[in-house]
Amino acid sequence: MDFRKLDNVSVNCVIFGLGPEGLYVLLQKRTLNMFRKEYPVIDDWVITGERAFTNKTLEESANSIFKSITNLNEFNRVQFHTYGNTSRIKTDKDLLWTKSKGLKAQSMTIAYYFVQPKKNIQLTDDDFKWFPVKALPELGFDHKKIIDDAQEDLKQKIMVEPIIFDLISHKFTLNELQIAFESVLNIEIDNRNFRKKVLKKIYIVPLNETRKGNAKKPSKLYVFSRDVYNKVTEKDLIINI
Amino acid sequence: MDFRKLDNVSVNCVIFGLGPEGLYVLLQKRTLNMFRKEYPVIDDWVITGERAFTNKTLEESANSIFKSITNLNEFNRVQFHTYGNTSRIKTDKDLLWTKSKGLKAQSMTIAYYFVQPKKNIQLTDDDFKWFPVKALPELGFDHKKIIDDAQEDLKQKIMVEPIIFDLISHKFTLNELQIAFESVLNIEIDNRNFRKKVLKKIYIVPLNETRKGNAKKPSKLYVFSRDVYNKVTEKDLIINI
DNA sequence: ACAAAAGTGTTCGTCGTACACCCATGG
DNA sequence: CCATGGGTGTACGACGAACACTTTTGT
Repeated sequence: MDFRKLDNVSVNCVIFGLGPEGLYVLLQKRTLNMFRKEYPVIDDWVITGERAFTNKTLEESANSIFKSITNLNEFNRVQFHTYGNTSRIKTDKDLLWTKSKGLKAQSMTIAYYFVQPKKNIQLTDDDFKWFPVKALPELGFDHKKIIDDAQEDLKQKIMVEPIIFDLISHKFTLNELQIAFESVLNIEIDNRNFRKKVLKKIYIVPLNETRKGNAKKPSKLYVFSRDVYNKVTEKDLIINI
Repeated sequence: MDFRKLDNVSVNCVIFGLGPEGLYVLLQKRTLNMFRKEYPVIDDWVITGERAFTNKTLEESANSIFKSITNLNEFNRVQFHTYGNTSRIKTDKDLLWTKSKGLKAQSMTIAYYFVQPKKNIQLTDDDFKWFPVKALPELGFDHKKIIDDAQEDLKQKIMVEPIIFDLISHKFTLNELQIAFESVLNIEIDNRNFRKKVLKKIYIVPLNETRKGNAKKPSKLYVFSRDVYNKVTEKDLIINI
């Protein structure tokens, strides 16, 4: 077995988390102090990644990045693009960083994204932080573009594949489902029409259970049945928003 | 500048061509004669590929593969997946081939597809041949899966992005457009309803021109206006089939 | 009793669908 | 004049969009 890392090839993961306030991305701090701690030469954020190994599949690399950060064992992983520009490293900062790590200027990265409810991830490490997708900090390399691309891909897939259910709790209320769509698509949806459309979908099954909120009318809970969904032959939109 | 090839990393291209009889894939013959010409040890087909270079973008690699085969200079290129399984090479044949070429067992390929009217490509080399997607020959490596994946991706994108117009002539009749959709999606479409829907789209512009067919009523020609399409802000389906 | 979020129905217009015949041309 | 593919219209039902008030609970 060959344990060599593949030069010039890395795997990167965009980690999305959905909270009641919208969609977030998990980023890792990148700092480089050449002189004194108070004056970092580089102090920005990146998405997480690692170099690809010849004895690991790309999916295994992506999974292990995700697991090591989140400690989660169930997740939905989507490969959405591979970046291979010769000049992906453009700024002095990025060159400096690359040299300081003894890396070759990377020429290629296979990019994945992961989605889940933001609250499922307990951050223990100060190097990681959630940022709203609408207010990203300064990012290294071409990671801004990678995150944008991931979001675009998510928007497309969410209409056609049952990814939305990975962004919310297993048991969810219809309003939570609506807010999930609104957050990802960045639109507003009429609540009455949305409910009617959702209830037509046989793979969204009501439970005899309610969630008692904080001093409010309790809300009915639903689950997504992947079994039923897989048996639906004529694939339509997930919800016809 | 670094001219080294990237070990273990290649770029592969699925080339689709649309003819009146349906969708085709262009394949390259793979033969290996260890003893006598009449008894090839390997005699099957593959999609075209080359190893990635560190001084070339992936897109440049894909383009040069496509251009060298087809001599075309205008085309639509779609990156759809990157395959990185450690065990992509499974059969004795594939191992034998890899060794005979002095290659390492490849671990990764970035896959693209190209679409255009089949008649635009004049084949000069006997090593290349068109096969209907519904009747593929024996294929090397995991190229069957790659072609299947490409077709799936094409089916999805064709509803949402204006790729269909790259599969047909610049000036086209509505019936040609309909047949293009039918071939790619593998469905039948009602002609009258299809026309009504197409004519609603402002980016499909009628010409004051007809094509005189072979002893038939001449048919009106249309073009796709990418300019108009790009100005349409509320993106809908290309045609609401 | 009130604050807060959950939940509910109707009307109208548009769009999708099903369906069968006439038209223009070249030979 | 006929064979061939090009081109057209209507009726019906389903679905999407717009829109405001009642219900249930905890405090």
